[in-house]
Amino acid sequence: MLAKQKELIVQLLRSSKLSITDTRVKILELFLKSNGALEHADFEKLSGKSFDRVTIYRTLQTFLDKGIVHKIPTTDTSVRYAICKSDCGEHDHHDHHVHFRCEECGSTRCLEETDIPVISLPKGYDAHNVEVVVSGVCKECK
Amino acid sequence: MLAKQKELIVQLLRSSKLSITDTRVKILELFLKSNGALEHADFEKLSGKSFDRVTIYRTLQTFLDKGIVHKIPTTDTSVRYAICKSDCGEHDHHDHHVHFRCEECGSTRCLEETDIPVISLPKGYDAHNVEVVVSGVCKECK
DNA sequence: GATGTTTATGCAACATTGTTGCAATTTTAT
DNA sequence: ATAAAATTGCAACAATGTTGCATAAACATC
Repeated sequence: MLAKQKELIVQLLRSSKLSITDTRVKILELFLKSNGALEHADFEKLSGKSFDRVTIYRTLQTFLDKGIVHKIPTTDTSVRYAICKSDCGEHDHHDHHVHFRCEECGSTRCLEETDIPVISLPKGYDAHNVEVVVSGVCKECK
Repeated sequence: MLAKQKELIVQLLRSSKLSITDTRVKILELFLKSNGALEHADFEKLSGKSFDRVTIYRTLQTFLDKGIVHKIPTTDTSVRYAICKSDCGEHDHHDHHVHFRCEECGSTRCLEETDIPVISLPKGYDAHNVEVVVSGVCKECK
């Protein structure tokens, strides 16, 4: 791993008041390496099974709590996580961007440059958060 | 069950070329009774455990294949199904409406009257389907 | 650096959810 | 009423997620 990247990861953990551990560094490294969303099984594969399953679950939950990653909705039982690029904190997490799932390669990524549109709901509904997942074919698979 | 409703369900199954069985009728009845989305566990509870788990899985998959129900994306491991009110067939299923998840009562429902907005993606991406899930507080919980 | 305290990890055991093969039953068509 | 086709229930298995607790690692302080 590049020293530069390692420094970035350490800063990220410090700013969330988390201690620096091998598991957390490795998982963040995997997030930065992949430009898409990851699910639990990916971490077991990509990390070479060097970490316990339970540790991975707990690490992801911690990152969620701290606003370091966010979940992406899916229509199956998998839970997908993506790293938050910006504007997310421990107490105010919002995805202001669209998620895209490619039907060809199966990857899911955040389209940071594509804003969530305003949805006008029927009378009586209060919206707190809006999730948009677009599926189709990505740039690379065309 | 009302004879009228039963007749409706039988028609629905017939038009999808499915045979009329107790499980299928019961599950459709539960869909019509609830005005929100249901997940697998709900069927086990609501049906009074009268059906085998496997049968429920297979029935839901059959309904999906036939376009009778659709899935709603979630950020956890649950898989939520809602009955299609309109314009869905076996080979062209589209949700043209927004889904709403209430943070208070936990129910998920289809907002048939709220259209999915047009999302303009970055160059190179082809969109086939757009899912929108809004979370917040519903009419009943305010 | 060494030391004690706090925090994170790994293991075991368990709970939940989903899948597959096959025999028995039910539905449908004749 | 009967035969063929489809569905169901059971058993066994696979995958995924959770909890308690002892061990190990990280951190703050000296």
